[in-house]
Amino acid sequence: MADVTIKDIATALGMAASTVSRALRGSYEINEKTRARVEEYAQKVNYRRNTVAQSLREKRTRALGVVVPEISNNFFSEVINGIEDEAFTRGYQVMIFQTHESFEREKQTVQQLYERRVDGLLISLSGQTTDIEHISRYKKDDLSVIYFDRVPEDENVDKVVVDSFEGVYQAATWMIQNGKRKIALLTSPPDIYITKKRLAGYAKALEDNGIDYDEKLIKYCGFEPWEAHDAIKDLVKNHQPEGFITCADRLTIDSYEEFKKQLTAGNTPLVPFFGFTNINVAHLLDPPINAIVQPAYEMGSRAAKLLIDKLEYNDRKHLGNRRTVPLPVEEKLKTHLVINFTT
Amino acid sequence: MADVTIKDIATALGMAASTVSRALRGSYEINEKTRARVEEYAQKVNYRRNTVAQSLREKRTRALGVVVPEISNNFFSEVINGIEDEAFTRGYQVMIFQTHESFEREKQTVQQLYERRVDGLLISLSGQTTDIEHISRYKKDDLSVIYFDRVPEDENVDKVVVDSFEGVYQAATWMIQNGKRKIALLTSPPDIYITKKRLAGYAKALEDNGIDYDEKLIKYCGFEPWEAHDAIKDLVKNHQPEGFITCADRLTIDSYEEFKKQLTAGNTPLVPFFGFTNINVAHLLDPPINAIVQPAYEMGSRAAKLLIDKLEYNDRKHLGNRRTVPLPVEEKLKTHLVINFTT
DNA sequence: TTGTAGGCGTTATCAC
DNA sequence: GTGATAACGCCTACAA
Repeated sequence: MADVTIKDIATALGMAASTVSRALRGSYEINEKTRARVEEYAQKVNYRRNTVAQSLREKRTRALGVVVPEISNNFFSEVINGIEDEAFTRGYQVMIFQTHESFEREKQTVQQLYERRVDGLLISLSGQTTDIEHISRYKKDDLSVIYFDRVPEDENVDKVVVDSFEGVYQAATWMIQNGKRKIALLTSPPDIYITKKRLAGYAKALEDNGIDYDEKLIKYCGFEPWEAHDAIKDLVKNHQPEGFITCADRLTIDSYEEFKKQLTAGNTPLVPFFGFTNINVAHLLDPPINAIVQPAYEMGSRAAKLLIDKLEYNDRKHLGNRRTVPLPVEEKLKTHLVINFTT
Repeated sequence: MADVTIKDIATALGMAASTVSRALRGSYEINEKTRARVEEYAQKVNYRRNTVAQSLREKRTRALGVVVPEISNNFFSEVINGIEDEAFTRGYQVMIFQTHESFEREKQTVQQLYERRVDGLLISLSGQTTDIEHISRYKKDDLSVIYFDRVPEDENVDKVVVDSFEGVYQAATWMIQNGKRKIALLTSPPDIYITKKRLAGYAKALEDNGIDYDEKLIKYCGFEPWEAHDAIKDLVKNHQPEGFITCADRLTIDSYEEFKKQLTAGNTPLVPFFGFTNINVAHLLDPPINAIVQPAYEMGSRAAKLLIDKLEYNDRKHLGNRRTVPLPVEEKLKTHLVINFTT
């Protein structure tokens, strides 16, 4: 059965398509009676507006693109949850893509999203991405972008991040206050922006407490489980840390797994294990993980809000109600510690 | 900067829009030289095709709608992962929505998806949904639908499910073989289709081993944590089960949490705990959960494949190459047990 | 308050 | 092999 269109309704009711269109969207300049007639008939024949045509005509889709490294990562799925909720309440819809940490796929995806004319883009960069030319090139074509979590260093973009400096600082400080001095840190590859922040937080905590910084206690790991495993093995064997801090969702699980193995084997004493993690069973593990929890849901909803606000600001601007150009925003969300374990 | 259109290119190159269009899509009836010229120029001015216009014209969007109760549920995010991967390799894009277990939101979402003219729909029903008129009404308007996981009983729809009968049967059998006879079962509300399957698997395992079925060991729980908590408390207090089986992702975590509390309090002996769960840390818990693992990723990719195959079959049909009408498909995927714990 | 006309960017059809 | 034209379904000037 073919779709009913506005024209069909117009013909059936003996009026012009424009009248029907106006009636359907509740234009103020329409006779209440006509409106009712149209609405009733539309209902009867099961009319559904065609968003595609509408988008073409209005040059906007009310769709947002979301690009993340991995949907099924706990952290990202929570972020997406936040994005989807905010978008839904503001009348936007969400298209989701994953890069699997591949730069090529990211590039391709962003282009597709642009071709689909999404109104805006929310993106967390792939592990391979080092510059953002493939994204910012669309800026001039009116594609608004908000970066979150894995953001570029660039100062001229809008971003929502977690205060990793503070998160690591707090965890390290907690360790020190509990008498630990040899604290191992497992983090992302050294050239990434966020890694620097984390290292800085760690270093500052040591410094504030007069503890020497020991390079050997720092391990840089990529996304492969064996990297975390090897790091833990080496730390346990050669340095016997009095505590561990891990700085990313996957990394935390992979490291903890090996830590537990070493613990069971009697190779390491039972020491506190801190991890950036959003799994909801940290307290059920044995030993429990002390979690540095990132406000994932909030990160998503804030980013979406930022984006939609920007879009609607642009609309207003377009209508001539131009104000000062908004400066690039960097929202920094606080982590919080969840202490499930004390020695 | 305004978008470059096919017309723009045509004007600039002094040819007709139709020629440019053909050249761009590599039509066979175009001069190689013209093609090269067009391509080069398009590249130069950074032309991107407008998918919206294309969709309107071609009456198809190459987009799929996905509706799940909760994105951030581990199981569903894995399913989505599978869907997205399959869709991506076949050239489709994915719009994702969540119902938060609300029927109203499900209805509204499906309508929006229809209005957006997605080519097909993949859906796992909300907890409140009892009939599917709000979905199947679009069937006649050419919206293909595949149900997965939480599917309707209806025999005339395509669906991909997990073999819950078999999953529960295996878990219960394992228990019995390990000498347990009083096995508690925590499952979804009794009127749901899938609940019946699960109960049947449980009952069959008992029957095959000559054990009496005891109604009191069965608990029906909704989505609220306290329901699981209360169920466990009651079971422990009044029946002292020799083992537990829980039948849904959330339910497993909530139940386990209370089970562990009761265990620590010394109210229950250490007994095997089986759960339908896709968390990747089941083996790290203490005591470990024995997992009935659902092939979530595969469920997603199978469902997406089914849908896209159907769409492309429809296309062929449309071209006159009609064959026999395909019958409704029910794909049943096997669970597998992961034994992390034995008494 | 309603109708007419034109266009959003693309592609299919029919000419040349 | 290429060009002109119409149409996909909708919306917004502008006219009546």
